[in-house]
Amino acid sequence: MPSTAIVWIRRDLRLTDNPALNVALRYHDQIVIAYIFNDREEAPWEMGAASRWWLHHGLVSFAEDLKAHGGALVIRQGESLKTLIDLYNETRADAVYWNRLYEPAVIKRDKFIKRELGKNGIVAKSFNGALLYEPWDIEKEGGGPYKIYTPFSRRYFQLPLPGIEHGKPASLTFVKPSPAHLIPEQLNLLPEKNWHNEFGNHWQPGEAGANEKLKQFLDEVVLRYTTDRDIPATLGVSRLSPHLHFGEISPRQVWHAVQLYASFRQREDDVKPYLKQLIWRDFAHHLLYHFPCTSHKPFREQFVDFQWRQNEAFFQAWCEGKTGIPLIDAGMRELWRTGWMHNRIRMLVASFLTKNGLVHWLEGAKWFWDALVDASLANNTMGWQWTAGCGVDAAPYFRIFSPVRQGGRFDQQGLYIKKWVPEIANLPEKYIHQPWAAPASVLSSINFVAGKSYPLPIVDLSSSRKLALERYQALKSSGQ
DNA sequence: CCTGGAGTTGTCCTA
DNA sequence: TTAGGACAACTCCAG
Repeated sequence: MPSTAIVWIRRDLRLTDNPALNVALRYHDQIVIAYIFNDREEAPWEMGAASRWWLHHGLVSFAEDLKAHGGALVIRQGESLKTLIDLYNETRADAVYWNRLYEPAVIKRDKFIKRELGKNGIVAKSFNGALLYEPWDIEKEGGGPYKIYTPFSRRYFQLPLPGIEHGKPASLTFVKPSPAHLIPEQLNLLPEKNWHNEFGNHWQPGEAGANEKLKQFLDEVVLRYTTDRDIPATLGVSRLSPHLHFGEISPRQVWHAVQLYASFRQREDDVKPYLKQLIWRDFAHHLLYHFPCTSHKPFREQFVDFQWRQNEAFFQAWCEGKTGIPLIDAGMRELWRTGWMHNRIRMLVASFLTKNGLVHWLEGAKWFWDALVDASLANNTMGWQWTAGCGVDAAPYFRIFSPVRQGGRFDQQGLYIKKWVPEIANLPEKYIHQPWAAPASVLSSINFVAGKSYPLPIVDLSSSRKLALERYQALKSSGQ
């Protein structure tokens, strides 16, 4: 009687460097590869709309890859534990394997499932397929989790980075016939509204798309990363985030590819800033694991009582990219149209919402959660708390970005604005980041009507900055 | 246990 | 035009 393993796929939609899959292939004669959809088990952070779009196409792609290997992706919908037990009984399997995830609700569920499977005499093992090091692998000198990024990253460069232990399997032997299953379309993951129409122009979900992005990054970008990463109108970053989030490529693969590429050219120093971004990703997971409340509560306790403003109109304008501040609107529209936003602009729009608007960072975090194809609870939480100043390793309160100054520094010619806010593309460069400052004669010469061609600024940048400084300063003195 | 250096991403003003 | 200091103080972390 052949030995059978169930590989429970979650956010590890890949064949290469997939530890759970590899172990299943090594120790068993045949496998079932299953994906179980039940996002209620991830509450209160059920997948957002953009993530669902990605997942749909990621599943389609992964299912095709399996088909090419003579098998099927066994998609089911329902309670995860019950579905696994059903599959176990149907296929007379010997074991269930999966790669670990790190969101508090998912950890809780997976621990429960492992315990219940064990009670039923089912072998259940999990592996690290998503991080360079897992949150419990890394400790401070004196013990305990890190709270500051720099020492955390220094530790990484002292440690031996785990090698790619699992290449691409030469062949897969599937249980035949495949257990009954759904096709991705039956999960109804695609949104009803057609806002996502353009996503496909920017993204190719799936393992092949991930490798394509990595190749492009190595060929065209990585050696210029240190400078170009701050220019939002340039392809200066890897754009691997959604692929990493859904596990279509592993951070180990990326790390090694980048390092190997650089070492041949003796350019190790030039790629270090990029490698540090991969470490940031681990750091975010480290923080969420050790401080699980941070996804909904400020890490710094003073902030519990902070008087955020209920400002529906402001928030709405921010979401829609109609604040009248070009760089903010460009970012929010890039997000809406592509499901992604350049990281520098993420900081900028987050600073604008929480500081110039004094709107609660969670409001912004939730919008990002719904709109980003790379929405990751760890990264999103860390980023928002950092910007709002209430996080573990947060920005000092007086660090308030100015969209005008940032435009001058990182989008001097206004290329990013021209791309995403075309209605002001005719403005002279001098005013493209601040249309309100342009003289009437300049505006009329291009038939620009302030407030009609483009919104008037929803706040005065300078006075709202001042107000935020006062509020944050007051918080500091009252919080001690 | 003590100590001292350090901490992703900024802006504004002054000299 | 550009470089440097103020904006704060606190906690983290390694030696």
